[in-house]
Amino acid sequence: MKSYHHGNLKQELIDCACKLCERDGYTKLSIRSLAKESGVSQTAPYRHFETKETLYASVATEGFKKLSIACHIDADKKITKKHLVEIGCNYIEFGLKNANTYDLMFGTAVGNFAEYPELLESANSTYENMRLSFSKLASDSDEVIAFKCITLWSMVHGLVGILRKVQVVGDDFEEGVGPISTASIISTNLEGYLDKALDGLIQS
Amino acid sequence: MKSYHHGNLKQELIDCACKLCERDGYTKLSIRSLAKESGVSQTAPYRHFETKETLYASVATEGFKKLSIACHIDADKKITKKHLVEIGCNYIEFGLKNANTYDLMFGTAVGNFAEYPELLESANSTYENMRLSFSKLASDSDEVIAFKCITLWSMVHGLVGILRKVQVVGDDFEEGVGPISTASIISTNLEGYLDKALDGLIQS
DNA sequence: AATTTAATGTTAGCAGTGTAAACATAATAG
DNA sequence: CTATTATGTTTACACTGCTAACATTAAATT
Repeated sequence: MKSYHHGNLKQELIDCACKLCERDGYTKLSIRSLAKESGVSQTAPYRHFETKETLYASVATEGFKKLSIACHIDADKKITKKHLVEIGCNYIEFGLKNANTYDLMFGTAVGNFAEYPELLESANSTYENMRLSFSKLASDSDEVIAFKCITLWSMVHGLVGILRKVQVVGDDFEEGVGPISTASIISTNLEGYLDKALDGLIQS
Repeated sequence: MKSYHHGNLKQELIDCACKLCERDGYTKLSIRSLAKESGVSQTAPYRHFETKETLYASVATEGFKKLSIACHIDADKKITKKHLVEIGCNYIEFGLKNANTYDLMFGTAVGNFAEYPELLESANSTYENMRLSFSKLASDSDEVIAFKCITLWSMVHGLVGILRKVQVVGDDFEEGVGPISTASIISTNLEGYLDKALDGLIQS
């Protein structure tokens, strides 16, 4: 005999949503199916999430926390270019391995981060991580650091998107020289690729 | 008295879908509302689009055609670095000004481009455009050209994503040095930004 | 400890969605 | 002129997000 109150519904819903979002993509996720999964009535989730977007925001928040961890560099040590390359690699790896969650984090499913303080916080802290690393790499001004951050972030973010898309664009290009095989070469040697790409960024 | 047959329904649906997708985002688009807009029954669109994804594919196809045009460089003239910068700028401008359509083109709404020959064709031709420009800039091997294409594409694609997202991440950073103001500086001087960023790419 | 209040759950129901099946009409091919 | 095909309509189903009204339990207050 189960109790009327679930006890830990909110967290269970978030966990389940994270799993399903990553497995099937966030568009396939429904509040109702989520409720059923937790053995609770269709509308029970609404006691914990005002709208579906609120649920999305929670999943995205978890995503940014994981991304932060994946890109974290021990702050005590001295930062070198190699560390930045590592951050970039880990970022891209995260984006490719958690593609569906990544879509939720960077897509338009959650319109305005400012409406979800935890999401805003976790997203900003991901940025702050990167900012700190750059600030320890060289004694740049805050402006230059922000500039470098956005540039690196754009690079890795763009690479995640393009590497994913190229694989889907088909293969009517010749073997070995088309975008697909090139993308595959890049993704199997991310470190080398980023190392080269970061040259221009660091000494500017 | 209107005739039973519409006469030009398919094209009208596509046009309308393009407009609504860009105005409200593709998630807000419904086949039913589209049908109503064209003064036709709910299920009439299914005579022209097997599923909603097929409709999405048509809208995305239009998007890639427009993107191709926006990024087109007259092939007769000799290509210089300045042209590449221009391509990049036009690309980013397109992505920012047609953000919702851009989401449809690069998101997961259309899963497999290969299922939609026209979409595949239009997407590939956008790539081919860029490839041609690079091939006329320097006499690189096909591999190097593909490499440069993907790198430039990643850069501009990433910039579109990050510039859009940063504006949404809130403003709890100090004035003038945070990512938001930096993003704003970048987006108001895209040409200068890209010019610098392309240095590393071209002479490698 | 008893009672009030707030938090959390359920049931029923609305309006909207994608899509399939059966049918109606008009354009086209033979 | 007839048969076929393309295109449109009606009806219906299963699903969705979400609201309102009600039930139960936990927490707070007296």
